[in-house]
Formats: sequence, structure tokens, C-alpha cells
Amino acid sequence: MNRSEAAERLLAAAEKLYYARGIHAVGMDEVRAEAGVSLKMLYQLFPSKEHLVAAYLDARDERWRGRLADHVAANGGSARDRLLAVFDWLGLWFAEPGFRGCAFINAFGELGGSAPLVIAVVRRHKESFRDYLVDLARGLPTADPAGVAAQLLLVAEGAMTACAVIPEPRAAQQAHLAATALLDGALARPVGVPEGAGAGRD
Amino acid sequence: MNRSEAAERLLAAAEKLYYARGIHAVGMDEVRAEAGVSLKMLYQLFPSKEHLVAAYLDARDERWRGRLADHVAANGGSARDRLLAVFDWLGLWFAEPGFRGCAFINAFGELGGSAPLVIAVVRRHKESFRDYLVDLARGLPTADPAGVAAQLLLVAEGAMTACAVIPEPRAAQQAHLAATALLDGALARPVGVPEGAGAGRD
DNA sequence: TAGTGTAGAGAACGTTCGTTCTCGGCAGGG
DNA sequence: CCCTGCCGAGAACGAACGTTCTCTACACTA
Repeated sequence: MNRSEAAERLLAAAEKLYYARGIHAVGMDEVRAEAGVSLKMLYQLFPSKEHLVAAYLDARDERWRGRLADHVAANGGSARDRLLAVFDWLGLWFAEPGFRGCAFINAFGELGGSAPLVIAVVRRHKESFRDYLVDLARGLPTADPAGVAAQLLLVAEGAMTACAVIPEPRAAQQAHLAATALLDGALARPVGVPEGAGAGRD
Repeated sequence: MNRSEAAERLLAAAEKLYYARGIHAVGMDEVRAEAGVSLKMLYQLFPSKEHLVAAYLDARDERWRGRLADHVAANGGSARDRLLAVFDWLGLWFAEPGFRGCAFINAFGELGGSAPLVIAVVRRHKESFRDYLVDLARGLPTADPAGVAAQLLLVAEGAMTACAVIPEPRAAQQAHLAATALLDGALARPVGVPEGAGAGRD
């Protein structure tokens, strides 16, 4: 078998098993068996389990962000619509069979103490997602697109974890409502006025 | 040593070690040593590691919600102020030395596949937190306090996980800003009007 | 004082798992 | 044909860990 084909099959097997059952719960031999690759080849390609896990997360990061960007590109018009399309897509993702939360948050919970390679991949993923939201928000007619993006990021992250712990389809709707409210609140404020002052208390 | 004193010391040791380093990374013998309790006593009180973990999370749930409620009671006036005090407290919590995210989300990531006892405790904790927010939101002059609470819950969860992965003090401020915007958006809408219709797009 | 139950200390056991080693086989080049 | 090197299959190794067992000491009771 080709080396690159073996790597692909190993990463696919790692993703399937690690995401479904957790990293600690899946041994190297099980990944090897699922991929149909010899243990020797596995260790030639990934010198340790931590390397395999980091590579799995890297590949998943690529695919996850690609799928999100595709959906947004296909369904979004204005910057506001594109940001809301992010939350549409989250709803679709949550409803997929086998959804078990954010793989990166799960991996962080599992390996947060040790495994610096993994921590770095998780951080990179979250930063990439935040940067993507900031990019989308730059098209908004608001004074602080980065701030709006940061707040939407919190809503998205919260929806992912809440939906993982308590599988409730309404979480995605609530996230969408929250995102809508945050966006419209930001857009109601004229460009150039700093935020932080209450807008409806008095 | 008294049995109840031993249980207390074991739970304190478990909390310290499990929260700081993760559950898989800490063996029973280490908890026993930190608590100064014999292994036999440990297994008399907690018949398996899963029981010990579940008890640790239960105790932490109690204390965490107690601290939050104390802060809110001490700093909140109106329902709106009380809900915002929740986010003040999150900021204080995030800034504590040794903060490593939400113990329940971490435990879920680590043991989500197995350990049904632990999963049940995590679910209970999240439901209790949501119920607490709903209780606070009931004092708001809004048509859908449960919806507002659900959205604030997403922001709070997102802040916890974002802050755990990327320790950035601004996450708490952003969460506070997002909560303020969501609250004021909800309060600007007159009671009795259902939400879901955009409020600032046209 | 002898007996009984319980506790502490730690060895021991069995399992799992990450990683490495061994062995047989096969391909390619002289 | 022979030698070299790589590969697959799987045994083996060493460590960690959850759990149980053994042995000794000690408090309490008749």
C-alpha cells in the first residue's frame, strides 16, 4: 500500500473512532485495524499517538471549516446573511447522526493537561474560526466588527457544548435567535458610536 | 479517622487533582495519598473511580452554584442586574489562578463515551444552571423569559469554553457585552410580542 | 485476657495500552 | 540465483492503573 493512501486511511479511521468514542477509549491497534494498515506503517507515519491525534484534528479542522465556508458561500448574501448562515449550518451539523459536540473541545477536555501538540491544534482551530467570523463581520455597517464577531463566537461555542451535553434541537434555534438579536442590536447602533452603554434600559 | 471526614478529604483531593490535571491523568492512589486516607477506606466510601468522579462533580456543582448565587444575591438588584451579575461573576471566576474551564464540560469530553453516572451529573449541573437563569429571567418584563435565559446560557457556556481554550481576559468582557445586548434587545421589545422577527434590518 | 472486627500499609493481580522487536516473506538489483 | 532491504503480522515488553488481597496492629467487648 502507498504511504499516502495509508496515511489517509489512518486519518479517516482515527476521525471515525476518536470522535465517536473519545481518544483515551481507542487504542492504536484499533485504529490500525480499522484502517487496515500495519502497526509498523502506522508508527512510521505518526511517531506517537499524540502525533496521530494532532494530525486527525488538523484534518478535521480543514474539513470542518471547508464545509462551513461552503454553506455560507452558497447561502449568504449580505454580511448579516452570511453570519446568520453560520448558525444555520450549526443547526444542520447538530442534527447530523453521530453528532457528539466539538471534537476540539472534547479533545481539549481529554488532553488539556498533557499533549501540547494537541493543545496547539485546538487553539489554532478556535482562532481560525474566530478569524473567519471577524472576516465575515467586516462587511457589517458597524463600528466594531471584531467585537460583534467575538460575541457571535461565544454564542456558537456555547451552542456546540450545550448541544453536546444535552441533545436538544432547540439549542440551534436559540443560537440563531441570539445571533440575530446581537447582529440587529449592533446594526441599530450607528457606525462610530462606541458600545458599552445600555441601549434600552432607561 | 472518621468516615465522613475521610470522605470530605477525598472529595477535596479529587477536586484539586481532577480539575487541575484531568481525570484520566490522576490515579486512585494519588487521590488517596493527597487525602491521607487508606485505599481500603477509599473503596469503602466510593466503590469505583466512576463513583468518586461523580461525587466530586456533585460536590463541585453544589459549591459552584452556591458561589454564583451568593455573588448574584450580593450584587444584583433588578432582574436585569442580577442576570448581568452572573456574567460579572464569570469574569471573576475566569481570572482565578488555576482556572481550567468548566469541570463538567471537561469531564464530559473525557468520559462522554463511557461513565453514565458522570454524564448524568453533568446533565444535571447544566440543567440546574439553566433553571437558575430562567428563574432570574422570570423577573424581566419580557414575553419570553425562558428564551432570554436560554440565549444567555449559550453566551455563558461559550465564554467558559473559549476562555478555557484560549485564556483571554477579554472573553468575559465580551460575554458581558453580549449579555447586555441580548437583555436590552429583549427588554426593548414590548411584552406580548413574539420574537423571531428581525428588529433592525429594514 | 482472649477474641473479634476493623483499619492502615502496601504488595499483588489482572488488564489495558503505547511502543518496540522478531520473524517470515517478497521485491528488486547484481 | 543470492543478497539486501522493506513490509506485514503479531508477539513481546514495560509501564500505568483500577481493584483486591494479605498481613499486622489496635480498639473494643465478654
